[in-house]
Amino acid sequence: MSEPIPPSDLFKEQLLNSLRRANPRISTIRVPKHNRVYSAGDQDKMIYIIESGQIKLAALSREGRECLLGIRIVGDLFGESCLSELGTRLETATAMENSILKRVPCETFLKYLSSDTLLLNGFLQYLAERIAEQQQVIVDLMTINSEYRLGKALLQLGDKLGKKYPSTIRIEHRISHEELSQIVGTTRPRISEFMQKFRALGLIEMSAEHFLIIKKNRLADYLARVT
Amino acid sequence: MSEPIPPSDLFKEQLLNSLRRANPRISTIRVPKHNRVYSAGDQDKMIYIIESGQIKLAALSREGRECLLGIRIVGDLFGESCLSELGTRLETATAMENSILKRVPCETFLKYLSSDTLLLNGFLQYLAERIAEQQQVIVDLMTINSEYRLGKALLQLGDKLGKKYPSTIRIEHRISHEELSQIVGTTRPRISEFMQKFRALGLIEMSAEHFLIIKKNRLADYLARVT
DNA sequence: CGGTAATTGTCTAATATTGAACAGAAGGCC
DNA sequence: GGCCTTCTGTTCAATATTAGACAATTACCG
Repeated sequence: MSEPIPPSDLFKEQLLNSLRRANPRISTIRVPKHNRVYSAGDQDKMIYIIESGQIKLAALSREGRECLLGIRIVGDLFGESCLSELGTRLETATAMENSILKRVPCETFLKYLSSDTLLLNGFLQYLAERIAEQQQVIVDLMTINSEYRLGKALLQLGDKLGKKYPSTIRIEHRISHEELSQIVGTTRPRISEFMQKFRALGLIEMSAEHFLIIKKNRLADYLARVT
Repeated sequence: MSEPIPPSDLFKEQLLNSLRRANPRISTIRVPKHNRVYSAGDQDKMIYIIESGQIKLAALSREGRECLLGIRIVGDLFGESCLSELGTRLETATAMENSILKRVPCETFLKYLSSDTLLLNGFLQYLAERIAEQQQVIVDLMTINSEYRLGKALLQLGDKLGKKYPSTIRIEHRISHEELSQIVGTTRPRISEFMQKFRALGLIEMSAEHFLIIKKNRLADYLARVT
């Protein structure tokens, strides 16, 4: 059912190498936890690559409701929206941890790409994967209920952020119900209830430090069973 | 509020020219109305450019519910998902009218791109716009109600498919409530009700031939007023 | 350490939404 | 013209969801 999108890990390595090699004076910036890299509405024609840390991308709706659009981790790239003519950021990028980023002007980035076919192909693949990913999110929002979406979101978060053990995944990072509600697209109280339920069913656990432990297979099985 | 994504019209022209010039033997296919170009699950590593006609892209959810992801018209490109490693189509492409398409193998397309910087930049812009567009759809699905989404969808459909008159847009193409429900992500009866309401408020009209006439400004104003 | 802020677990009533049904209207086809 | 199919308008009860509220708990900061 839910097709895992293969990560373009190769591209990430290539890109980081290429940046280091090609131009040692590319600027590196440090963004402390909870600080913003850019905000919706900013004029910012930069592309960012994560050296360390985690960045969350979120958009605000008209009524001020926040939507979490994605999380980027080491090796990931973000800010690619500046490739479009629209010079304005549509989303806000916030550091979830102290992060170190490479920052490349869009123009420069384009030069790299046209000078290196391998890099170019990797980047195109990266964009195509983003599109496929978003497409799946749209289908999910249109067709499945919040409980299922929450389950799926937990599995994906685990994949992205978690430490993998044989049959469990441990996310060593506290994720509030509020944040989950912004990922899933529902209200906080509902997330509380669902999480409660998942815990009762033995699909997830909370560690002593309040880290989330996901029982991968059991949760996946549960999701396959429910409508 | 709702930011119109600027179309990369330049790129479309460039692309068509480039294809004609570079390789006159690129295959051209005809797809009759209601026929499919490809289906979800297909192995199809082609990129398509529309010479004439209209193509709708739709995905099926697990329970078989259909979601309309987008409509492509003359000059548009689709099938770019084959750039990702995943060789499988996630969506189905269906001709809404008799259509004529250029079909380029993904590999060949990549060669064009690396040989022509202008084309490359245009294509990257095109992808970035797709991502921004989808991002906006996600935000809308997460935060606003179906009535508003319907209104917005009508305005966008008008922009994409309609004939523009000073204060109205006329879509010379019959769009069923069923299709609208698959765009908006709700049920058919609700679309009926909302359309009824919009008509009563003088925001839209139906022509004698059952074509949709959108009173652009009034509809936009209405949307700006409601929550 | 103490106090403030953030987080969670719970409840509620009000609303939005679904899914299924059915009759009438219109369209397309032979 | 007549039949069959698709589309529309309209119900309705069942369900899902929201938007508050509140207390209890836990983090965080100085």
